[in-house]
Amino acid sequence: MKDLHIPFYLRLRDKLAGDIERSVLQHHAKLPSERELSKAYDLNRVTVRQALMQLESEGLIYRLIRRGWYVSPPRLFYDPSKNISFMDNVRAQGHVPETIILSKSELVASVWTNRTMGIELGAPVHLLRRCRMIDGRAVLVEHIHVNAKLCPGLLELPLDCSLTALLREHYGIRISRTRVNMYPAPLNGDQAAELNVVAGAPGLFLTRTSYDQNDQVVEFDQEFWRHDIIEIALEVVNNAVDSE
Amino acid sequence: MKDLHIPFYLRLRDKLAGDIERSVLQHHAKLPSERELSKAYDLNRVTVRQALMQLESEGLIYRLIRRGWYVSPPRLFYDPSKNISFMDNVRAQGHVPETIILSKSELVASVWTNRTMGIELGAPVHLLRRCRMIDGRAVLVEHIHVNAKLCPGLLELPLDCSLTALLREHYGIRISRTRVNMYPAPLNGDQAAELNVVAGAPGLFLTRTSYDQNDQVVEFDQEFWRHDIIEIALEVVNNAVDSE
DNA sequence: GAGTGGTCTAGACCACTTC
DNA sequence: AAGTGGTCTAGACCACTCC
Repeated sequence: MKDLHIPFYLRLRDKLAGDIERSVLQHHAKLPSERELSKAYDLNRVTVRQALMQLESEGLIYRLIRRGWYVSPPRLFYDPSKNISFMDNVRAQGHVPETIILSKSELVASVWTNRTMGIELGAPVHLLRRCRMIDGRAVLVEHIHVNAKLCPGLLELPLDCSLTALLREHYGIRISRTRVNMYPAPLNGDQAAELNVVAGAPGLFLTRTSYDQNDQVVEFDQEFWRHDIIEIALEVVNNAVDSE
Repeated sequence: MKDLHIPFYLRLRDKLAGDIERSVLQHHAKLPSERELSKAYDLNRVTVRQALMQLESEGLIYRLIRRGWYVSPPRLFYDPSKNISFMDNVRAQGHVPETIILSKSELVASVWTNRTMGIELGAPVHLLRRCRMIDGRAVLVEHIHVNAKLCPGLLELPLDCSLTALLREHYGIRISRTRVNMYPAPLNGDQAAELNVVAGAPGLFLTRTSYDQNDQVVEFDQEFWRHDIIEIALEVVNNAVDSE
């Protein structure tokens, strides 16, 4: 005989999820404080937090650290099989994108850089860290490594737009193919701080490895997304034989 | 002045993550019980659980409900832009796949089915629920809706392999294109039970909408994956103009 | 029956935000 | 200064697994 009791934290979750779905709570609206919910539903604060964290992991609400819990807006669609820039994609879906430069620096290729980018040990590497916003809200942090030998002085150019465009226009570099990898993973302390979420909050980790005409890695990009921001959407056209 | 104190649950996380990385703990090895960890590190059990749940969300460990915590094996690569069947993909990566039929039934198109599949209200729909395993471990549950008018009697065929192959060989239906959508989301009670995880555990929700030659929806598939099982990996080849 | 994880309570202190 | 969320303790009971 299985346990059929529904725990309190899930009942509270259902109640709040219902309020959100029925738009009793609007996008970006603030929820009552944890202590208020605790009193209103006669539950311990720990239990209330369990319900809130459940809703957070479902992408229905988000939090601003030490400020409160808020209702999430709809997700941004992202098609990894297309080469649409973040800026264009956000605009196309009716929102306002923004890019902030967090830091830019010159590195020397480490063992790790050598392995992931094939750059010889000690060769120069540009590191650019940016934060991307949608409607004024930080949604992702990216660390961009660029093979500096191919594009000296890159960091002196305006970096708040498409890097691919800069590489093409100033250095004649064309990205011939890009490898995209991603999986759900929590945001660590640094990224979390930039995104104004608590360390360990759920996220989506995405890497992008871009090769030029000579099949050399030009750029290696690590993106740390808030998990509740995007929905991956792509279309596969079938040719000839297929299975499953 | 920001808070620079590292909370106890993150310190324990780091300790255990280190043990896993250095292979002090092997794949599928069982961790000490929560109470043992609690005693060994002089922390409250709630705090120990916070550390364990953090590691779980990172995909480093997984749990068997009420049995304990175990070290996760490496992820399975999955390329949504290709049409490789689950079975073939798992085998290609050196593991043993398996498919279990959970249920099969005949439905009548609801408003929701009408909206997602374009099937007229009241028309017949096949519903197939399957569970997929890797090396004997349940990794995903899928709900497959098929337009029954296009393939009467489908459910009488052997359903533990590729559906696409069945549709092609028995009904002459060819999938011309497939729309794939996905985002991180927790596993609800039912799916969680099939996957032997706790309700609300992190997961990846993936849908697949398949169209035939006449651009009709043949199949609508909802897949609920354990989050720690897969890594999405795809390659984008650039043609002509691109940006970012 | 002993041990495990799942849930829950009733407190507490702290860093930070808001006013 | 008051209120918020972030962390933590020391218990408790339960359903379930393992033996």
